[in-house]
Amino acid sequence: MPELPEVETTRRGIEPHIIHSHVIDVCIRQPKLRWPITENLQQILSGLEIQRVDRRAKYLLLITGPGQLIVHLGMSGSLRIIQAGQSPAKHDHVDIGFDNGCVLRYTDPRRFGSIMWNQGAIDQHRLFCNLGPEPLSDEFDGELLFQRSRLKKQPVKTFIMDGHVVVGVGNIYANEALFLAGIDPQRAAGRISRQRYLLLARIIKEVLARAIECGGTTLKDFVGGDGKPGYFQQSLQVYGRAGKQCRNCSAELQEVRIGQRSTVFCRRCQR
DNA sequence: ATAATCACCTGCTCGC
DNA sequence: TGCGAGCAGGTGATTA
Repeated sequence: MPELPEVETTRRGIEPHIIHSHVIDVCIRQPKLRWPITENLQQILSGLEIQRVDRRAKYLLLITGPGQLIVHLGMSGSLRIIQAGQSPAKHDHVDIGFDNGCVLRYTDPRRFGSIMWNQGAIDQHRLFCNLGPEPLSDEFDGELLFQRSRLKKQPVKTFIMDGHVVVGVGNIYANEALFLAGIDPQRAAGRISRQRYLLLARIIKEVLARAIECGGTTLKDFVGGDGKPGYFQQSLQVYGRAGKQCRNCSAELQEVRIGQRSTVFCRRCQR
């Protein structure tokens, strides 16, 4: 469910409800996520004020004085604000209660997500210290893609989805950006010109920014932290459209697997 | 170092 | 209607 736009939508949805609130309760019904949740999370969080909610890559960061709660939604996770007292459903694994009556509820059927506590600077964390730049920041541009791709033989799609190069480009938006840039996703990353990478970087920024404006892409039953659905789905050009007509040239869209991930593209428009 | 594959888990869709 | 196979938004760990 969550790619970067969905995570950012979630961040914007939950922050207003919990900012400057204090944690009064933590309820862990299922600690077995991708990594086991710290068992003493209750003791750690109790009484702490949420100063703000940040995002780095697809991680949400609940910032407190002593440290941050790092939340990743994996493939199927979501965070919702509910009112205290609502009974939990099957995959509602964690509740964090606040002194204003709000409860932050973590739901994740597949449990690929994670909830971790970190003290100190976030960029020292082992999962964060080698991450590439944010795609919407000035640090990320076509020149970076061009430089970092030299000599690389891996498909360009794999390359732009590598979080060590740039974060936040997941399967949906990698497919979409490569279509819009007219680049064959199977092409070796090191054999693409600077000119084309400049275009690709601009398009990645544009696609992600537009998807965020739309509140993300509604897939399955994704809803943001405030319960509103995302409307980017209707803008998708290739993702989920294998076998259908290219919106640009009417050719039949092809599907291949790249790095175990479904890849849809137009043979005529993407070279 | 780089690149490809595996692993984690549940739910849903598809073909027979 | 039932059942196994395959696939799904991510990404760290493991294997060549």
